[in-house]
Amino acid sequence: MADGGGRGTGRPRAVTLLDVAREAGVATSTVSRALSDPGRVNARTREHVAAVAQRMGYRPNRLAQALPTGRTGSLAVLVPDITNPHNFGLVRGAEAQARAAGSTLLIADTRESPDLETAHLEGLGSSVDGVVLVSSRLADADLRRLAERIPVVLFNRRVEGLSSVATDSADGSRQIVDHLVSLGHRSIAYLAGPEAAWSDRQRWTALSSAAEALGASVVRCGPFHPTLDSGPAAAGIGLATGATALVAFNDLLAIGVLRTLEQRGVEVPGRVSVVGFDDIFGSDFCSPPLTTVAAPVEEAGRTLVDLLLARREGSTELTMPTQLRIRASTAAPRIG
Amino acid sequence: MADGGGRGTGRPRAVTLLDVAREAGVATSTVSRALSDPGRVNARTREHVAAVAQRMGYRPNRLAQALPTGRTGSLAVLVPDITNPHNFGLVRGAEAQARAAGSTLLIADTRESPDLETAHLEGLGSSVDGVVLVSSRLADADLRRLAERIPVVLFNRRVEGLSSVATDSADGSRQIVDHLVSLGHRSIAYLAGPEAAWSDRQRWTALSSAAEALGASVVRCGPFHPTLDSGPAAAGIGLATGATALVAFNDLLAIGVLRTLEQRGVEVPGRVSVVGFDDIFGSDFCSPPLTTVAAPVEEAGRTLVDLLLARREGSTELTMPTQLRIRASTAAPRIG
DNA sequence: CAAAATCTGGCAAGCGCTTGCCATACTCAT
DNA sequence: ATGAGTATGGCAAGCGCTTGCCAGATTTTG
Repeated sequence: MADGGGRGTGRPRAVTLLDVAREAGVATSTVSRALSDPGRVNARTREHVAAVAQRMGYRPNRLAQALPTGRTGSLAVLVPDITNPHNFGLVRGAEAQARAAGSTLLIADTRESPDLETAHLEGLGSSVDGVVLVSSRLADADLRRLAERIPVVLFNRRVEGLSSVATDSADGSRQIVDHLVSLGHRSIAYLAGPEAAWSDRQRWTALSSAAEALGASVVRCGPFHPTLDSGPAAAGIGLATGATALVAFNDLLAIGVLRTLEQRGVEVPGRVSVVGFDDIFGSDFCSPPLTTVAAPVEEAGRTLVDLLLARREGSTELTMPTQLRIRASTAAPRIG
Repeated sequence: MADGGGRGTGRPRAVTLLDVAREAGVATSTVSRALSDPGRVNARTREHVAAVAQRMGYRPNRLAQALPTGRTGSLAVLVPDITNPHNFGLVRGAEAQARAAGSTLLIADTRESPDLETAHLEGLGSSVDGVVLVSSRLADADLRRLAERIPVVLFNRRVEGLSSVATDSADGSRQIVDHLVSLGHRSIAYLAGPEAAWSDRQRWTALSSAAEALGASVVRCGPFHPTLDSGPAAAGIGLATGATALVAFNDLLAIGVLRTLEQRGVEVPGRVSVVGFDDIFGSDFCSPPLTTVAAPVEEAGRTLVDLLLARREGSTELTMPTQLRIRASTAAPRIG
């Protein structure tokens, strides 16, 4: 009926504002206003237009809407690894907050690749109102330049002049070292993550200074790709250092190490203790359950979106507290 | 320099095609062609334009580009639960294929809510070239209507007339029952997932007919929300049936059950065997490792995108084979 | 060498929607 | 009754880009 005389095949042309306007006997501007600026139009007209639009199945073209206004109503979050459960809470929090603000949240996976990150940014750049970059692998300068074109907030990354929220992994590192040293460990190995990861540097720096302060030693191994698959390599190298405790860049790596150790019959925490970062899905039910540093990521997600939407001048740097969750993968080192 | 005389504050106006055209001394159409239809323009002109565009930092506005062409260069995948590791492989596969085809993949989380699913679809509808719906919770009619507006493919859902790929969970169910019965189990409890889930019905139906064929009984418990948190409830009810084997709707639920059982001191697989579906991250390192049904989800992801991009007439229904991964959570039932 | 074919670049009409501005038509005070 | 003020609808100019069509220039062909 109101189907526009389609050629029979293919998708029928969508109902446009103009179609509705004609059908309702008013100008497109009136339809536009009736639908989005109620006060601007007479109640009777508005209802009539609404009814016609409804009947015809009109749905605004978001693209066309965004073009003149510059507002797209969607935000994007770029995560380096969508298979890393660490990002779950963050995405959930961000999603909730975005929805509360009437925006949709888009997620894209950059696979730890700066190029892919750039590509995604290029693709999304003009079609979102802002981006949250999780552990961005881009250079500071690139990020600053990006921020000139589009609102950006960073998670677990700090760049002068840009808003960001980061988990206090320095404090987390300190807690790890405290815990380990109080158990009697003196020799720790850090299984490093990607060099491009800001949080890797944070963790390593904090770890070594905390260790130094307490008279323990920590050596750095790696870098390793922070996934389960790097377990064997990381476990091997970590063990070879003779350390009694292994601190992995993140839980994915830690769990990979745990599994390797189990396969090789190396007792955890008997022979060696293992610690991770992130407290991801699985870290509480792997065997043994993993001691790890937790952070309120869901809250971080919400905060990130708030920051993005706030659009106030200047930048804000927030820090989320971390907390060591002590589980069965750490214990006193075997004497001697 | 070429910064457009910004008012000093706020984001500088983006460089447009017109800016480049003026600077290069040609018409916008020429710039447009130089950048996207090389053959259509003289080599010298093209290079000049490209250089100017490059120098001015021109980047096409994807929105404006999409408006006249109708092609946005992005695809979306809607997953019911982004925290379910099951979706990882799928997303990865889809992402790879999309990228290969020059599109970006957007991901959105519908949180098992049909309303949220609709909302996302509404928001995305006009700004993507197609959507893959994972385990859609929408009614058949809604899906058909949606498919009239925009290309849609379904994963683990079948709707007459729409393209879809589904894992062969019927066969998976059969494999489970075979395995369980051959171990000696005669009484099985199925811990059901969401009623709106097509795959729940598939699994349940196949499970009960396979059981019947082999002279075993299977009772249905639930439905349960398919997450770790439903573990206690599902474990309690499942156990109460007196069954010697629990088959959960998915691994998330199964792992939740496993953990509850462990806490309550119920031996697995001694007292009761547990089986899941999906073979998610964690199912191989929980304790005990979970027997579960695996499927080539990454391939499914790729296939889904292919289907979406193919845009051929008619619909295609594909089925992915499943395979039971037998691990330590299943064993012969304790005799009598 | 003229006619036909091919190149190249520009013009301008949109894509679907928003919004500043204007013109009526009312509604009230005065 | 009159002028000011307000409510309501329409006009039209874009937003930034693509593309069909046209025309002048250049090359090819018989």
